[in-house]
Amino acid sequence: MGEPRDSGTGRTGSDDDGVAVARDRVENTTARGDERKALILDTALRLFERDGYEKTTMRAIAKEAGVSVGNAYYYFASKDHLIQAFYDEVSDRHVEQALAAMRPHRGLAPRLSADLHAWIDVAEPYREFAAQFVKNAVDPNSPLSPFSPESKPTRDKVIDVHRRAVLGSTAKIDREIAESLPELLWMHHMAIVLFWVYDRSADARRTRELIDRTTPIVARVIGLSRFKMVRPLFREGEKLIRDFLLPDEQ
Amino acid sequence: MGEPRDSGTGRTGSDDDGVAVARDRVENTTARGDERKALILDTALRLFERDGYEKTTMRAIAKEAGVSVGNAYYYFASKDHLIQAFYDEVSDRHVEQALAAMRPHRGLAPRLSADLHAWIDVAEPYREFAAQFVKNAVDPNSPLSPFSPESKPTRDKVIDVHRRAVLGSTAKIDREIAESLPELLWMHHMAIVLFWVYDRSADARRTRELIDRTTPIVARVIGLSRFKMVRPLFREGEKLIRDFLLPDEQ
DNA sequence: CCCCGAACTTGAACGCGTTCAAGTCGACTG
DNA sequence: CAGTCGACTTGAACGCGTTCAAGTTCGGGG
Repeated sequence: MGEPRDSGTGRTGSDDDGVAVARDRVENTTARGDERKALILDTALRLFERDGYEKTTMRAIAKEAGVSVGNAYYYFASKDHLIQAFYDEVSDRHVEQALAAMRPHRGLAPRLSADLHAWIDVAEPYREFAAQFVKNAVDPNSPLSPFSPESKPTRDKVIDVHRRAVLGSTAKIDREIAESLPELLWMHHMAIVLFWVYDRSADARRTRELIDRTTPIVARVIGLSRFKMVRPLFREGEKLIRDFLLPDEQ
Repeated sequence: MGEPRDSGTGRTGSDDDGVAVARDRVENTTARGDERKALILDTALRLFERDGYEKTTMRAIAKEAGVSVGNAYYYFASKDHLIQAFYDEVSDRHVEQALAAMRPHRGLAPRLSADLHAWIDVAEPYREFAAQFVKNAVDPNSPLSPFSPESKPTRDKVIDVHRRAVLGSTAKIDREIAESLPELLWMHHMAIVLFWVYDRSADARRTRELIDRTTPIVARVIGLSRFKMVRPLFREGEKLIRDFLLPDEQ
């Protein structure tokens, strides 16, 4: 998963135009380097939160962190890569909080609801600048897209939470759809995130409402899969998802 | 909601129905001005097609068109606005071609299929740089988003084509969902466009396959709406859409 | 014929993300 | 201790999107 992209010599030979770029700049680190990197990231997130993404310049981040611009670029390949780091952090916190929030519930809808509300809880302080993340999310040329190989580790962690939401519930899931269901739920999750980014209401009230109203529907649709009448429809949908959305899982 | 962002001078006596659009820079135009604007846009699209969006600089566009950089900005408020102009043009051609392509068919699925294939036909030459459009499409802060008020006229034209796809078919549509169906189909359309942007296959073969396989499913789901068993589900979904996706339609 | 003002045109300058040649530093080697 | 090596650090410079003060052009009113 991790690209070494390591070279015994220095980093001079940069004419290999990298499509597959490592997430961050450095692989080799020292204790001091880790500190520095964390310092820059923390400073960046703080400024993003305060001033928004666009208005926060790399020069401002560097200055505030007490380092040079070039130094920030030593640790993060680009300004966008700071977003990736943000996404990683939010995802980790989401995993933890979602698992805790789901625990008391057994029904599928409440568990999904708790799962998604946990995301909002964690990400809400950064809503405004999360728009930038979504923008990247959708650019197929960016290695920062959540669909990209580079994002797979983090994405898989989140999908796994959705898997646990299903497995821990009392819902009887049709075997055929069970396997790709977590990925489907991740799509639902992404749709919610998209709505949330547009949401202007205080405390993301409308997004929370949307979660409360879509999760029962999702649960009910999943439940429907057991009925004969709609079986062919689900089978076709299932195949479609497998063919088009998950083409690389071998 | 409404930003003035106006150049301030008088405007041509156009019948305004209330939507103050600042899509492009100029309102007052002369014949020569229109020519110039078209020249710049054509040059830009040509270079975008040849070199891609990012690699085409405003300086290059200006130079190639034989104008100054500042002049390009007199006609287009930003580089992104050139994309908006592109979207308008593609949409117009899509409307025309889609209506012609649907005409021979009566079934809902074939009509939808023809409708969407027409989009691909028209947009295919620009697939690579269309990624940029999608990127904007998803940024809520940009007036270029297809969800934005500024894009409404163009969006409505496309939605109307989807409406005709339904009305011209033999399908019996449940009354309750009939009204917001065109908007829903537009969402489906946008999803297809998203896939298309990621599609690396020659001639967008996989996207066309996706269209061929999703349109029957869509048609079938719509047909299901008449069955009692799933009525409450549809009713709930319908309300959801009305509350969350179309909040401004009074 | 001159003049006014609105439409148009210009290119230098600004701010920003990003790059890179030229360092500094500290641990380890001989 | 001098020397070496690689991790780290720097800030000037580059290219790009964008702005703007200062023009130029041109139709029409006096």
